[in-house]
Amino acid sequence: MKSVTISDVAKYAGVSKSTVSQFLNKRYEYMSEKTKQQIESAIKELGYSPNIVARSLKQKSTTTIGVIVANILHVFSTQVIRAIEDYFNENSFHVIVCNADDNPKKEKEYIKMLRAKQVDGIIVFPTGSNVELYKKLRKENYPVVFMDRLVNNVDANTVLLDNEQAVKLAVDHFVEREHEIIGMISPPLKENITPRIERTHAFKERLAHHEISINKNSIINTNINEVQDVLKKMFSNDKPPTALLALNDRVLFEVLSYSKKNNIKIPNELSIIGIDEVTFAEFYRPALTTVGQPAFAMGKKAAELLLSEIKNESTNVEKQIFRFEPTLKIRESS
Amino acid sequence: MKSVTISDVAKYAGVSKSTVSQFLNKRYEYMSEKTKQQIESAIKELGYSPNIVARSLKQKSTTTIGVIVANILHVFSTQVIRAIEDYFNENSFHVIVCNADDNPKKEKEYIKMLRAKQVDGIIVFPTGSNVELYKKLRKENYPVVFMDRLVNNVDANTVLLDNEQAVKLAVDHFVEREHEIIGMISPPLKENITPRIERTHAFKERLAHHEISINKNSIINTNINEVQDVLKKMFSNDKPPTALLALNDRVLFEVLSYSKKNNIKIPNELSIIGIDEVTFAEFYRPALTTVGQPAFAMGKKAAELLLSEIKNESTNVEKQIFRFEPTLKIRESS
DNA sequence: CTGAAAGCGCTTACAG
DNA sequence: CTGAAAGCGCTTACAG
Repeated sequence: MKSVTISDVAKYAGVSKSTVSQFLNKRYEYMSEKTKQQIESAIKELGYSPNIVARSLKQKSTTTIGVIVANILHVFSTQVIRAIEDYFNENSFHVIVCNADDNPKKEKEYIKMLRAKQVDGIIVFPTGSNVELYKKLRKENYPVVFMDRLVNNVDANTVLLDNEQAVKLAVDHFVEREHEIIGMISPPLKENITPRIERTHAFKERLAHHEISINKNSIINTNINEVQDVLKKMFSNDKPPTALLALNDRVLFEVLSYSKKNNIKIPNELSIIGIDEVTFAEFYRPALTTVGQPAFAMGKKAAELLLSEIKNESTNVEKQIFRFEPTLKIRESS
Repeated sequence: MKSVTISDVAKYAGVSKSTVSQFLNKRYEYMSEKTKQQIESAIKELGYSPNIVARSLKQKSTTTIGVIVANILHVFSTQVIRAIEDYFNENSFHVIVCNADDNPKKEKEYIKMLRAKQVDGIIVFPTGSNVELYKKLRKENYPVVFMDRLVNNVDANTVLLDNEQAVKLAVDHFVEREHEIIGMISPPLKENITPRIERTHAFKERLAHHEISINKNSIINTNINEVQDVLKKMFSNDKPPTALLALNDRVLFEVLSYSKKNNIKIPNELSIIGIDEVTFAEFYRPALTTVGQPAFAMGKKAAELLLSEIKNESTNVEKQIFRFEPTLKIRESS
């Protein structure tokens, strides 16, 4: 299957390649109506469609961007990607999606390959371990927007949740309901992932603010697959928490599993709030109180920032951190 | 920021572009050790990395594929994409993700643009309304794999669920539990989407097989946002169903919502099975009986098929339909 | 109003 | 063992 090129069209229409190219790029100013017609019908006859790779080579723009998430299976990432794809589709860009699995080596590989493919910019949930690479990109003025996670000393636009506020909303709500022992479960901190760090920190601070003593056995950072064991220990203690904050949806799943298995009554025996909205919050029994992130708005913002960097509208604008406000949805579990 | 090209490397290393290119493509056969060293260090010194767009233009391969789903927000699609991305990443391809929203116009636009970008192949959840376009692609021997949905008269590899079996599993289970009025809720059939059609058809057939009379008020194909109303009507009837099959996860959500709002006891008053595994099945109260699709295996299969078409290993192999087996996970809701 | 020519950054067949 | 040249399919500055 030989594909038809601009030369074929030119020959068929009896004009030069230049003129066809002018036509394709809608530069009709000096084009006679007749030429226009000829080219138009030649294109139709031959079923021609331009080779964008060739155009990209010349124009140094591929109208393609890359998005590197930790894992597309996380609902938050999926929503962010959807918002990004919508925005870029409206602007005639395509998006390449990559899963880095919080693996710095994989992330580095993806960034390199995306650049080699001359992608116009990248939105990344950074692992945080490739600081030198990020710095290099920024020094070259390559469009990069960080999502969900901060990277110190790298001057790039970053979109994330107001994590402190998210925790405040949850804790204050628990306090209002007169809980006195409030626990928290989070994935490990060691991987240096912003939301976990900021939320854990904010949690402790907020308890202090309310002058609630911190029960060491009730503030946990651990691997997802150990959450069940940790909960078991927690609830065999003297003073188990009466309220529990799940720092993200994955943790919430574990808490709900545990509660079900052990027949813990929610909210009578244990109040629960989860950060991250989940699909089943409304119709879970009981309906779940959550702190939701505006995932679509965040994705859209990241897309806008990236496109404006790509269009060079913001070369000298200082890079910023954009914090989005969470919302507490009070339902039945708290 | 001027980027460094193969010419720069050649000059720096004191050799020709050809030789550098040989080096890049690891054709070392006739290369002196010295030349190799020189090029290697030149590349390192200059921080060179090849422009893949230029390579693609020459080689007629972009090592990029496109995946067009209905909506990345559907869990099944996300899982399929993840499997595809994993497989292609191992083979050094990237994947562009597009949401067609079951909109044939959007789908057509995406297919055209992906081809214009010289993507090596496409995996698509077809809307079914662009038959002529699909045919054209196939006639040009362009690599295309269909996912989840059949398109008549288009000779392409297709990966989907054994929908008949999925329904059989559910209905037989209901019958075993001695249900006599069994209902089913599905999204509309008008859009010609394979799973809905096959499942609805299989449902009726399976009831007939068990000599269970078909209660017209209990077999529903309707828009998602009308499911609540339909259920209300259904349960205000003389003989409401005692068992309900939700044809996909979206419908299941509505059924669970309705049950919760109306305090319907599951499974005592109503048994429920949903097709599609859902994240919360295990720890819902009651845990949900589901018929799961092997989404990752299906995604992987589609990826394998596409890559083999791309590599031209299967030019003359007849295109096939690959059916995957669902699994019934009996939990508490049925 | 339109065309010839150069160039984007690679690869490859061929010559030596 | 290595290089000069042509070519992939476009765009664009310039000439006429």
